Amino acid sequence: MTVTARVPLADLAALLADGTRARFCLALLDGRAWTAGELARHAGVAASTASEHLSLLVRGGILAEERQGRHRYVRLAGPRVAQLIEDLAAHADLAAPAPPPPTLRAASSARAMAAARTCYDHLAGRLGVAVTDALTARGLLRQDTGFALSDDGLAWFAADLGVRLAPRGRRPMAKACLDWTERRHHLAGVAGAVLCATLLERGWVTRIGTGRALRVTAPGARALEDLLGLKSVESAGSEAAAGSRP
Amino acid sequence: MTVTARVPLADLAALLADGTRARFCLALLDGRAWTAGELARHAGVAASTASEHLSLLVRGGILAEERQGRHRYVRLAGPRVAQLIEDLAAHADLAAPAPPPPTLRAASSARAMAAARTCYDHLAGRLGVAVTDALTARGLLRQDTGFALSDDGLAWFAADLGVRLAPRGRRPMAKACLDWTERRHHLAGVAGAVLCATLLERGWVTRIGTGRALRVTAPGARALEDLLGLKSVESAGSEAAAGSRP
DNA sequence: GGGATCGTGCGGCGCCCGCCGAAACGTCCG
DNA sequence: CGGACGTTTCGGCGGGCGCCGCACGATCCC
Repeated sequence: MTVTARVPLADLAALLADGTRARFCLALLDGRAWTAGELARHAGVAASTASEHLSLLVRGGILAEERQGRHRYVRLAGPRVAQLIEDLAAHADLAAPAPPPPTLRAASSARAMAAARTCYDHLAGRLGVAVTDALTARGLLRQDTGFALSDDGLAWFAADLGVRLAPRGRRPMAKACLDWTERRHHLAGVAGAVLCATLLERGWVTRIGTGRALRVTAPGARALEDLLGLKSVESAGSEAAAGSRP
Repeated sequence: MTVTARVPLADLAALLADGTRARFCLALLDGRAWTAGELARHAGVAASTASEHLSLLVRGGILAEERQGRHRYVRLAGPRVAQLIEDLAAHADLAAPAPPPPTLRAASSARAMAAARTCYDHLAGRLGVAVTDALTARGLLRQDTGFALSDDGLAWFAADLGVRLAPRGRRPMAKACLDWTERRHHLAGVAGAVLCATLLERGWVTRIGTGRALRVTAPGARALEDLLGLKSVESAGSEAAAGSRP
């Protein structure tokens, strides 16, 4: 006997403690839905293996699934789990510094990711940190006593950017997210998501290939300079490879 | 072959994916240092087993150790890992609602914990949330656009509470921490730690037995009403059992 | 010095779980 | 309708790892 009562924390951690499942979650941090087969190939395991892993992750509340015909699409269950996995991954990467990129394609892709990428549903990389710094320097975002938009910040979203910033459920309006390439905070939360979505909608940034990496367009560079005084937002160029999506 | 390259995220999660190690970490969330033997008894495993687990956790950067004579004291490595484990535990407990307390002692201890406790180094439970709400209601803490102290809040710490609130390394001044009994946010970060330490120093709250549970003293209740307008801060009474520390 | 107490290294046992292949089911499309 | 494709279920295999007991070293206290 002695069934050693379950520990919820351990059960949750066990879901992420397998290399294959962890790879799935990291891939899904791009915020989009992948099919079971894509994830299987991405992680290098048989389809049957991937299927079992996905069932576990869905059952554990980490992933949400959506079936369409013969496809099974999965995505992260929500911003909360995305944040949790980001935090965990950031902490893990601090302890174990990233190994040198094995291939040239990977190195080029890594450069593009470091320049600008999405982090679930907001901006990250040098671009994400630069935008966050600019907001802070202009008094729109307060970082010295915590992490929150100022009244000027609210006004900036409404007037300058021209978008409504409405509360969405229990999700905080602004939240600090640790950037694992810059090792600094960038803007997450509702404001971060709205900002990222707006830039994508207006064509100010576009996705490179099918991955998480982003490129700032020429109109985007002008807009960012007008709105935030951001100079020389380096465009990652079109050199970068597509990304890890098969 | 096919060593399936290591995934740092999975390695980190694996450390927490064992019931015994998870129990260790949860116990250490009281912010203090435990000896190896205490933890072994607490988790119900042999001393040799505990010793191996502790070595893994220290090696993985989760715990810090300090040897004193024949004792090996361990504590959480810092506020960052404490926050990480709190987040993880909160998310896990949301999915798996807590089972009914098995014994009367446990039930009474749970009541005391729900009323007021420490969460690593800051206040939690109904008391922690009430203090956070009071700060917010008085315009000292801004929660609508993120989570940060206002200028009035800074002044309140200095003038009303009478403590210096100096930046400490990279740790944020204020941070939201999800309270797992109230399912609301309470104040963490440097401000939360300073506030909790101050209340303990002045005898406004005291620890119940050797556990995490806190009790508001009579002078403490008066002070909290004066400083924050907090009325009827229920004292958990002295009925509560000591806690889980052996 | 001697007897408790605390922590650690080593075998050895047993179980859990991640992996695959094969077969079956459902869907899509020609 | 039939073949191609994506996914799921089921055995079965193998390795990893969490557990203990025991022996040993270190420390404290009488």
